Amino acid sequence: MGSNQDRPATQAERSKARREQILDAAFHTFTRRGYRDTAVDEIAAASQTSKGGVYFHFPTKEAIFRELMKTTADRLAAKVERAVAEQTEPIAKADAALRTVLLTFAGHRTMARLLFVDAMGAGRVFNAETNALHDRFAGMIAGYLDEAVEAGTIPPIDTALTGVAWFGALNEVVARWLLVDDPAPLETVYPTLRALLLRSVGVDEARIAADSVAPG
Amino acid sequence: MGSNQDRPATQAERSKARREQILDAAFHTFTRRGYRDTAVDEIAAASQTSKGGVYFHFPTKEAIFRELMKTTADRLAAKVERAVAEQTEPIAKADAALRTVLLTFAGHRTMARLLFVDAMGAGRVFNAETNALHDRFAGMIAGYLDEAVEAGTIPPIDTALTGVAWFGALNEVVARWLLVDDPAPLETVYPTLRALLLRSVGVDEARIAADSVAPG
DNA sequence: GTGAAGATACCGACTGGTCGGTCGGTTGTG
DNA sequence: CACAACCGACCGACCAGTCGGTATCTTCAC
Repeated sequence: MGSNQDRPATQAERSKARREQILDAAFHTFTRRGYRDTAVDEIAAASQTSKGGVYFHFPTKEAIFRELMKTTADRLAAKVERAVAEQTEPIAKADAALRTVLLTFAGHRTMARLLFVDAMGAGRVFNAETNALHDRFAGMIAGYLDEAVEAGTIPPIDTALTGVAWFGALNEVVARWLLVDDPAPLETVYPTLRALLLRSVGVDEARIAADSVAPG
Repeated sequence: MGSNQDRPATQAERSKARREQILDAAFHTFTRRGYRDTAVDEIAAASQTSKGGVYFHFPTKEAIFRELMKTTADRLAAKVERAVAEQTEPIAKADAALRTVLLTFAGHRTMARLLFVDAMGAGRVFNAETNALHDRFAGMIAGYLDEAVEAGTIPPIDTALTGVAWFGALNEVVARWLLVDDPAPLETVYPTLRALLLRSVGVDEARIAADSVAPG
């Protein structure tokens, strides 16, 4: 393979590296100060380049944010889908999804900030974006619940609304955790939240008591 | 008492009226365009006065928003407490709280906008404010649940977390309803959401099936 | 009652600062 | 030389808040 020196071999490589550098810096700045309070000059400074340099790689500030949102959401969704694929039973799938999201956020506080909190403060433009994101995850949950209903594991319910409610509950718990200075580890709330949500759709108490998802 | 003419008797009365007029205009503009996208000039125009006029009655734009948030939240909280006071049984109290919030928002979409959505977009300054608001309502719920636990109506649970989760679920459902162009009436989701939430804390199915709060 | 003095309410041009985006110019690589 | 990558001064738009000025009351001496 190519050498791993500080002189990247080709121009294209260096260009791509710079692009990544900018995205990285933007991620951190957006995450710390929010979209609107982040000036492009700050991103430029944080990525060792200039405003002109940033605008060479991206057409607008908004485009930078969009790309970050998209890749972050995609990464998370992929992770969830991978975790879900390991489960066969519908409730276990929903459980795995919940668990993955919660634990991922627990490990990447900044990712949570980007997706859940700072998306606000970006103005009406992004509401559609955020809305779609919420829909996506609420829809995923609803899908697993649908399977569970179909399989007879849980009684028939309004899975669309339930997906929204589950997502909202998760969202609020995470948001709360984000806003506290010295938060208790997010992992600790997982069992409680899990029990709460599973109970809300009529899963047997016995089943709830059985710890977590099936052992790997 | 004084005459009720369009020439308000005293100067103080007219001043107060103007103040109210400004708050009203600000409320509408904030709810339609968000805090940051609202210019003070717009508020001035919408309240039939000038920028100078606005700044005669309020020290800063932020102060206007704060006052709106506070009075709106207070009004809602009072309404909830009134509804709750009519109930004696803990679960019925929690139910009444949920119901009141949901139905109030159903009737005042703009109020919901102010409290739930547009508070974002206002920057870090208001996060503390919003956070406190969420805490307040989540805390109210937790309080009723505590009573229910104490009374033995529901099994012991982490009521603080449950309060947060309930609030989050409610929040998301309302937010969703706010962002859709042509929303189904919010009232229609109440029974479903109610059942979901009550079930989540282990209320008997029989009790859940009993319609809504005790008949007035 | 009246009219001058003072207070209160209001006006809108202006200031100071911010910030997204542009553009002519420079640098380094192939 | 050619061309991609990069620089940073600059532009134009926006906007919160200020300030000197005006208009409309309120008060009170006479």
